[in-house]
Amino acid sequence: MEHESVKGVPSLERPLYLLTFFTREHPQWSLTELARASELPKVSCLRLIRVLEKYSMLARDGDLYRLGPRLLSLGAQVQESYPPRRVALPHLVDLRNITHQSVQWVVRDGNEGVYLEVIEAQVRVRLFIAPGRRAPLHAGSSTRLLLSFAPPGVQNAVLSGSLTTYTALTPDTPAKLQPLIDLTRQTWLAASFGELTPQSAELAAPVLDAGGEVIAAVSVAGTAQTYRNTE
Amino acid sequence: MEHESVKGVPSLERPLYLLTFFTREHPQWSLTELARASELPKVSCLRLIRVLEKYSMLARDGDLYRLGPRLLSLGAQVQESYPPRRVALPHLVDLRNITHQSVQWVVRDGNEGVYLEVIEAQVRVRLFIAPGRRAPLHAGSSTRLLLSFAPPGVQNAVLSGSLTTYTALTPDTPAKLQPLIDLTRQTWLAASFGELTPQSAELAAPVLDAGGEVIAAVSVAGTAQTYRNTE
DNA sequence: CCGTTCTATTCCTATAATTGGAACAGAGGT
DNA sequence: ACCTCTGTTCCAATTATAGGAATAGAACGG
Repeated sequence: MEHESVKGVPSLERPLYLLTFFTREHPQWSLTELARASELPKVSCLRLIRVLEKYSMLARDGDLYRLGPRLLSLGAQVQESYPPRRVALPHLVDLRNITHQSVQWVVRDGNEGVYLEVIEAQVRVRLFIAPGRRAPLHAGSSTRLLLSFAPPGVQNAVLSGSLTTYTALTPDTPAKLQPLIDLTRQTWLAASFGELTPQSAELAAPVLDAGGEVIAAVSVAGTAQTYRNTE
Repeated sequence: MEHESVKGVPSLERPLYLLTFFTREHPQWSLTELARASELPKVSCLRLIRVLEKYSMLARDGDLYRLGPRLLSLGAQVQESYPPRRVALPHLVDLRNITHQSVQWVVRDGNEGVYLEVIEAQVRVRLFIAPGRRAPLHAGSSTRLLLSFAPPGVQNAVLSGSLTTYTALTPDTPAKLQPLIDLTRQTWLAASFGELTPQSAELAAPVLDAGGEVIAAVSVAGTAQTYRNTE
């Protein structure tokens, strides 16, 4: 209820909606396929594709389309344009070097978390997370930390939404989730084990801005496997 | 002259135009600043910002805006959705391990080259190039290789355009550039030294698809400095 | 303390783009 | 040669956008 005032914005909404269909599982689409999946008229779909293609947001291989290189260029700019990056990056690397585990810098985007920076552990067996990856707020320590300090509207939306179950350890009911939120708000820390991925252990702490607002979570993550492979 | 038929597309063109102002040098803009720089009416600018913000393509800090996390997510999907990736990546890593130099996979996007994958050399002093970075087609070996096998329209556009001079060694006139293109078309290789960055040496070879079309360039790059630091 | 001057923001209508049905084209298969 | 899929073009009704003018509200200075 913040600024819902942006009425209808079809001409940007629809192109973005189309882009959401290009996933790792289904990276390429033909016109007809995409029109069927998106339930858009074939003609409208074609025109949108043309426009997106013109701006290199889609690329074409014969009759198949995939995400285009312009999106990659814009994505790279996101990391470089993020103001805290210059200050934070050296510390994240330090933290990786001290813990020998992967370190993440995660921000909240609506009802999801986004991994903005990932500093890889230098060991063979490790948790691989790519920058840009999105994760739900209810599972995993960094994301749940963000949830714990998010505005009430977001917390309610997540708690009353569908809490996807990823593993047996996922806190997939409000009754399981609420105490974890309360604990995090008291301790300013969040821990998790195997909530999103089996055997993955994570510890997260908040990053505050000058006004005391939580703007990001820093987390250290590894797998049970990792511990056996490091001294 | 392929399919210029996409008439005017203001409602996607203008948002994208705004995004181009968010660079590493100037990552944050206020409404008024951006309206001045883009020469758009302040009101129109505000509306566009609102829309972009709604879809997390811009993020807001008080009265300042910066690129939003959705762009990062989409950018990551580009790499994962690129069909040759699964096949190519192991070979790129092999190539890096054999040469001890950084290895790049570059594609052409209109009149520019885009670094799609970058495998970093494991040495201290190295050429750092981030995925998503764009480079002109006339300078550097990987990009010039793409230029050499690009459609005539692209070649003409580049040759008759302004050939930016980056170093004393940049081939910045058609007279210097054309022989290099001819040579590359004969040898299927492109080499460069210090054309974009002083002391940077690069060697590039084409990647062909099943139809014999050049779809990408693979290049190995290092600096004169690097050679002194490796065995 | 009040006026001045910046900001960001809302309201409104002429203008201009998008929409999608219907019809066309062209390849591939039977 | 037919049928059936693709992708594609055309066009008028619909609908969103554009941007000027006016408002609100903060920051600054006399």
